[in-house]
Amino acid sequence: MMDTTPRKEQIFQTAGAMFSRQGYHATTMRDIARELNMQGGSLYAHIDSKEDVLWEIVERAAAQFLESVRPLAGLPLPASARLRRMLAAHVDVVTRNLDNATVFFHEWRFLGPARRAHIAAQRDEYEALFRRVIQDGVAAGEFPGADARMGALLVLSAGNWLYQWFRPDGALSAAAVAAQMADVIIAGLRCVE
Amino acid sequence: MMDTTPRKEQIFQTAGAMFSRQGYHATTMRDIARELNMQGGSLYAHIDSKEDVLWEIVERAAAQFLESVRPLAGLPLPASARLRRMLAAHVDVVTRNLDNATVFFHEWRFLGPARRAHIAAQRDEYEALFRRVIQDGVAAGEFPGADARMGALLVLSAGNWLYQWFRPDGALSAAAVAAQMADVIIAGLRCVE
DNA sequence: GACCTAACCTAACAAGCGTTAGTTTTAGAG
DNA sequence: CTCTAAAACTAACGCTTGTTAGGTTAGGTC
Repeated sequence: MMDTTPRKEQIFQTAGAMFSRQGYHATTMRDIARELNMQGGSLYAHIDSKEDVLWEIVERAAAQFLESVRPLAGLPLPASARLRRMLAAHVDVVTRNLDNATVFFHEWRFLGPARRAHIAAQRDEYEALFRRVIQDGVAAGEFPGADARMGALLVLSAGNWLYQWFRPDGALSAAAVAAQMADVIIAGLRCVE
Repeated sequence: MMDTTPRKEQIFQTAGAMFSRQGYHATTMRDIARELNMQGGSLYAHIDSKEDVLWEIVERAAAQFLESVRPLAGLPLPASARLRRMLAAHVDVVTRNLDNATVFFHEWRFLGPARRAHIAAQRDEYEALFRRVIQDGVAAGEFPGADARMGALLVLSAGNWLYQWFRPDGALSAAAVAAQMADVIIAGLRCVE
């Protein structure tokens, strides 16, 4: 049973799993290598530095969030329907990439200044997508008494904290989680005054 | 201007600030010492190990959460009022101890197995407090269509993610944040079907 | 068989880690 | 001035860190 995945990808995958469980700084290059049955130094035939590995993981995760949610933000639907689909997409990205999502949320601050700034900018853009949809709902009378800033914060808090408790083998599927979350939050945005 | 705080407390305080900004593993004993104008080895006149410092910070934070919220959970009030006050207390603990709360949420997993288990148990008890109050609200007809598990998860997601974005010098006070959060979430629990 | 390339290993580097032992400094009490 | 005890310093310990240089191996191409 030969694994045909390129070695470089295997490194990213293994590093993602180990960074998520032990954290970036507590994971050694030799730890990663051992998991792949090789020597620590051999990793450097495929990658340039430890931080580059972290960057690859974090940047891919950030891109996945944006690419999944951005197309939904402008759909010709009521704000509540758009918000529901955006949250579902977010939950989907988190639950399907639990390890990398965990690294994204936990370890991005260990990137160098330039890369950290790049991620921060993407995160701000992402937040703005949610804020804008809720603002649309306020303007359209769907969420008459809601505050867009707090609404977006609430949606993203729920969506982001998810990596702390979601287990793929648990009772709730990702879709069920997303639906229940959306039910309560959207009801809240509608009914609050 | 002599600081009369015992050296041991100064160490916990400085370590809390540095652990929260750089993480536990990226912070050196010599880093902490430098901040206090001493040598790395001198710290060991006051503490026994680096992990003990982390433990002190995390355990104190956990105790603060429980001690602040537990007395409110059994108050003779409607569930929605109790939940509002519990969330306010939680937000208060986070915002008044931003550094230590950050360490609590981020770094507790680097404790040894026994201590980690102790914190996990306290966290479970804490979650149950919120779940039970919402369950009370469901039973009393206040939250007729709500799911207690998801409701508690939502409250705690909002309350816990707070440390990621709250800034004491920002536009929103802690009380205002807590009130807005409670407004939306309680409206959601009431109106969801 | 000669050649090439990618993948890997071995061995080491300079630096930094948490921690300790022994010594010196400081400050107050008798 | 002396004694004491706490607090800090110096210097090192054994180990680990990310990373590198140079040599080895395996498989495919002319």
